[in-house]
Amino acid sequence: MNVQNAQTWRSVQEEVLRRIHAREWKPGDMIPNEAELASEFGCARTTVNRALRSLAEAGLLERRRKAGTRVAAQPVAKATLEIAVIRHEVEDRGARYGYQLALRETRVAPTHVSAALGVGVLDRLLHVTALHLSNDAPYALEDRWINTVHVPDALEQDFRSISANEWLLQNVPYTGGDIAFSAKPASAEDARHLNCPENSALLAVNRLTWDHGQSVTAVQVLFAPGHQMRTRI
Amino acid sequence: MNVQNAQTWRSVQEEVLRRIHAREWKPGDMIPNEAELASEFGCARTTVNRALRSLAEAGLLERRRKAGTRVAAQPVAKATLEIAVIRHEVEDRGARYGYQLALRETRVAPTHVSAALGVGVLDRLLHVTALHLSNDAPYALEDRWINTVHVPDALEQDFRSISANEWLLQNVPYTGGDIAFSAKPASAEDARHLNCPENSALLAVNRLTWDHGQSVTAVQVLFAPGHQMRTRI
DNA sequence: ATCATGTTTTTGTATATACATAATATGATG
DNA sequence: CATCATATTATGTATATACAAAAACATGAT
Repeated sequence: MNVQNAQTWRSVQEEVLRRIHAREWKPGDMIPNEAELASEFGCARTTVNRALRSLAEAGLLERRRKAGTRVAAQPVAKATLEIAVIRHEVEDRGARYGYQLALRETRVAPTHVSAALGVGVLDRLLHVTALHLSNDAPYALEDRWINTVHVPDALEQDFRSISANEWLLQNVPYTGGDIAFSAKPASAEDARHLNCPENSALLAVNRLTWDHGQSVTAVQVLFAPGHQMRTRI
Repeated sequence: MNVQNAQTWRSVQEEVLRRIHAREWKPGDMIPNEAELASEFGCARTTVNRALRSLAEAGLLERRRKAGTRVAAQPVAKATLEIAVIRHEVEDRGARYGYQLALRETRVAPTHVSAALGVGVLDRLLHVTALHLSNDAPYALEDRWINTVHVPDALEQDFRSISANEWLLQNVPYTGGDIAFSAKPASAEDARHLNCPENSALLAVNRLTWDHGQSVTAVQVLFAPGHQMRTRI
């Protein structure tokens, strides 16, 4: 019973992490159960539980009732990308934010859009495209469809001074969403807006959000060439 | 004291979520403190704490000691991408995985690589490129540099049957890393390996990992055109 | 051998209690 | 009025205890 002076869940977590990093506990290995660790560390089992649960959420441990806890064999790196309002993204980088509405129309959507939003093919949706600028240079091009059946208030917004991106986040709740990251060649129009050569490789983020089963909006954000989304693990 | 029968932290969380989604508590609003909610729900404060803490971690609530808890004004969507071993990624999609080593050499790295890895410009590093296949079609192209000063064991691996991706994850621990997502046009060589037209838009994931301040590896993974990384929020 | 059933083990969670800590609010003091 | 010390308050965490739930394991019947 090597009594280590570890009485906070963070210090327990640190010690466990140290053992994993030092390969005292190797990937795939079982580790002692909570009760044993608690007595080794001289703390309550609850404290050990807190530490191990947190590491399991981070993907470093795998836990199963009765089976016990093991070090993840393939520590799946979980990269958490924060998808904020574009204006804040720009301002956080210390740049001046600019915004230009490019298009606002109410029309029948392409079938792949109406299908994704789960509305009838003849339903008219609100279509908005806009350019986000950073220090007057094109930063991202937003192409959005809004389900006006579920969000009729959107029809009263002209989206000339506030982006649909920001207005929706502030005014329309959602319970879930789907995000896809991909690369896409710039169309002629994309290129014109983003001021780049046609067929440039653009980072695309497609998002579909819904609220209690009702779709809210489908949006594609195309970032200017060279843009990176970064995160730490 | 509207005693709701909420005795698990999940049911408390659900009710809090419901109020946020129903805009009973709007973005930016303060919500009652833990003690008040506990008495309203008829449960222990610890239980409320567990529920609120979890929502705060998800970015929906902002909590500060003494100041209290408020609904996040700009709920930053946190998209968690799971970066697994590429073989598993392919197999999880129900496809047959294939692997081809394209290059393995020990040489002085380009300066941007040696700088990123924090090694001398004259240090020789292990350079490995390999193609990952899904049902015999090109899936991803891996271009990796390994810091052989910190990971000398890598020199003994030929990486012909096991990818560097997988070998490193299983054998070399790391304490941190940096990930960047971007779009990149296919070079002539990328195009040849991925069997796509030159200048195709490719999704690129650049990773740099380190262990206690020592760099481990720098890798770029280029995915075949059309590839998407998806996640739910 | 196979299946159903019950037992046991380990993690998961709820509770009351106590104290720690951060941050605000308050009040004293120059 | 500004500044600094102090009180207050909400969240954060540690503890013992108790029971719940999942899952592996053992047992026994067919």
